[in-house]
Amino acid sequence: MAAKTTINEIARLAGVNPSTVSRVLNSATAGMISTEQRKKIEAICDKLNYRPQISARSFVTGKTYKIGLISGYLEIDLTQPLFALYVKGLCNQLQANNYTVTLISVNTEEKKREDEILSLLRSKIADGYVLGAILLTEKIKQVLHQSKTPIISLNFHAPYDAEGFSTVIIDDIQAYRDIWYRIPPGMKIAYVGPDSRNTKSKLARVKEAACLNHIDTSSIDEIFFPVKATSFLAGRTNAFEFAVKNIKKLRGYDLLWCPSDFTALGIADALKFAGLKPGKDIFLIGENNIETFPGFTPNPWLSTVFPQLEKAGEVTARLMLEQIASGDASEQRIQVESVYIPRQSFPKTIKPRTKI
Amino acid sequence: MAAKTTINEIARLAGVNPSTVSRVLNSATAGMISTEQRKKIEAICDKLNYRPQISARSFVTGKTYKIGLISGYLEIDLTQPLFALYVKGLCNQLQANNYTVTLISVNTEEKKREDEILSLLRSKIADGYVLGAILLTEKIKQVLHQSKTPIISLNFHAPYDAEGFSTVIIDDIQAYRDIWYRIPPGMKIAYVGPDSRNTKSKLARVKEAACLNHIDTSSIDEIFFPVKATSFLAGRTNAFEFAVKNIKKLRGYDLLWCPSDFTALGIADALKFAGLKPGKDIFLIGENNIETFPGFTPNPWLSTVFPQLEKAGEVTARLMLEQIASGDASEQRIQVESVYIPRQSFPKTIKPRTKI
DNA sequence: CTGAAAGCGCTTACAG
DNA sequence: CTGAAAGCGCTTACAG
Repeated sequence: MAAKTTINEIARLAGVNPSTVSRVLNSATAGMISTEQRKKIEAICDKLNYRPQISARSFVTGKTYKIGLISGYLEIDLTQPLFALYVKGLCNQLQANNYTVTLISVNTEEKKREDEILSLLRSKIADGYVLGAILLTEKIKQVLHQSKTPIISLNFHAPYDAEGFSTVIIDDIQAYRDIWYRIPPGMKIAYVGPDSRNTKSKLARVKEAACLNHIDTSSIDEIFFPVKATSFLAGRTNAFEFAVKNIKKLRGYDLLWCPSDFTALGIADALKFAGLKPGKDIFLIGENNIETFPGFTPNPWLSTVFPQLEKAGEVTARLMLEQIASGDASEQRIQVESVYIPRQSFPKTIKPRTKI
Repeated sequence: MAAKTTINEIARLAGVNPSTVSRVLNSATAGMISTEQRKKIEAICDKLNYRPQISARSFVTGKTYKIGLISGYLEIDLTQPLFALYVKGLCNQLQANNYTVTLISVNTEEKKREDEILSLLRSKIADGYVLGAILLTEKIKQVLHQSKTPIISLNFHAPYDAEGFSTVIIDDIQAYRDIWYRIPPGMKIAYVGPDSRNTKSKLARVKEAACLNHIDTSSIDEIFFPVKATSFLAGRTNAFEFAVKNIKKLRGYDLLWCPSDFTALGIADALKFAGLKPGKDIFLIGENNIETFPGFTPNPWLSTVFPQLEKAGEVTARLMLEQIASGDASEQRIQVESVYIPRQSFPKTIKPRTKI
């Protein structure tokens, strides 16, 4: 009991060679060992609560069993509910495979940080890297790109800002097509969102989806409202304030389609204020499925496009582990499809355009 | 160039013993080596872009150079703006000392997870651990407690739910006292917040602060409104809806003091709606300094209590490194004082109760 | 101030 | 199916 439990100690107690214990402990080699021996060894390990020390294992295999999550602005990235879900999926899937996520913060003092990152990369701090928001300097991107380790970036929209890296892409086209199928012809529609690159990129995809469905979108109106604050934390209030001032314009539509749930909810707040019944007098569609985020509301109401971020995290983990195992870090793209979730704000009972 | 750059390679090129190179590379031992030798070796390391491999270093020193951040619900913890700032401070301070943060998720399937965590602990996945929200099972807490590694938990409020662990405590008493000094006598005050344990615990401290200032608080009214959604994401809307319905009651006060900025901002929204001028007709105080969170607003307006979470992260990192270095993981408590930031919602120009 | 050597706890060809 | 042995790339007493 006094001696530190090591593989040698286990081997001694089991009366076998350390290599036999090692083989039992690794799933890839466990099959080599006879069931009898294996049982005996496992029993001893369990009794002594023995787990192989990862730093020793790391050292000898040359793997760190870590994936680095590189972020330019941790406090921004992490607070995004969608990104947090992604991290959760990533973590869980990795942990199930004896890997963990290491946070790497790259924020202040560009020059200095750059060196730090390069230093971290050279010290082999992780077997692969995941890029959060692409707020990285060109040089870091370049160095990452040149390194032979697998690197995967998360991508929400079509324009690939991370050329040269493998990407997991959140693909909303199918969900948008789904929505289009459910919209009766002749409905007056406005796409309403804050005046931002994100809104426009989503609108472009909404139109692309219509196009794929052979639906004419020339009649869809576009309403972009200016915002001083870009954080999603201010999104609902921004939308509310805009909608209150422009209620006359908005109430002229049958359906208001928004790039985010916060926008849709803010507009719904304003409609209610004006005595209207959103979901009856006027339909709303959002995006992100924020209502099912823990603690948000017990009664989700908003019809929404649900981006499968937790799944995207799991997919990222699997791709990463695969690339590490195979040693092939070549560029790959995987799409994770968003799902349309109809709720009361745009009920299923609306007579659809076509059979679904 | 073909050979992997290792310490032996550097030693060969420098014509010295590997141990000399090792000593140069470690700040603790660098002083042993003559300046001349050191310069020469450093130059060679730089030229070859050599960094010692941490897994080898880990293995030989028995340290992982990692701090585990254990969270029960990653997606909840990480999205809290305050917690994200804490993580940022923690990460940066650790990185400055060649440490990094490893995320450890402990969410689903309690029983199974428990074993996983115990397994991780036994594999020596980190040199110390930070507990996020204390959503851990009793057994895990117990095992953590028994392990000899340093463990630090973050604590926002007085009731110490993590007995037995070192704690970094966010202490708001000074900020509350500061506020009390600035409140003229005779002001009609209500403390308004969602009906929650958090609100009540903060109110208790607000009263404690008054007491320390020898101010009678029997006249402060308490208004707790029910909420269905507990997430801060719904906080502003919850407060707004409550305030709209109770505007008559609220407008009777000179000052509304709230446990969070979202509550205060929601109330301010409602006051404006009722044609009142918050900050002139009626004063507001919030907490968390959310307005300076990136992208929230270019013009912070709300007087608020600013909890120094980023600093708390740095303090945690330093305490952790100290405990690791000294091998003394005994329980410690460090307070990080919140700061009151007066802004327009409760201007400094109000004639204060006493000289400050 | 520097060198020679042992060793950290595993894994993995290589034999048998 | 199992054992004996080499070795991963560093650090650190121990000498000198």
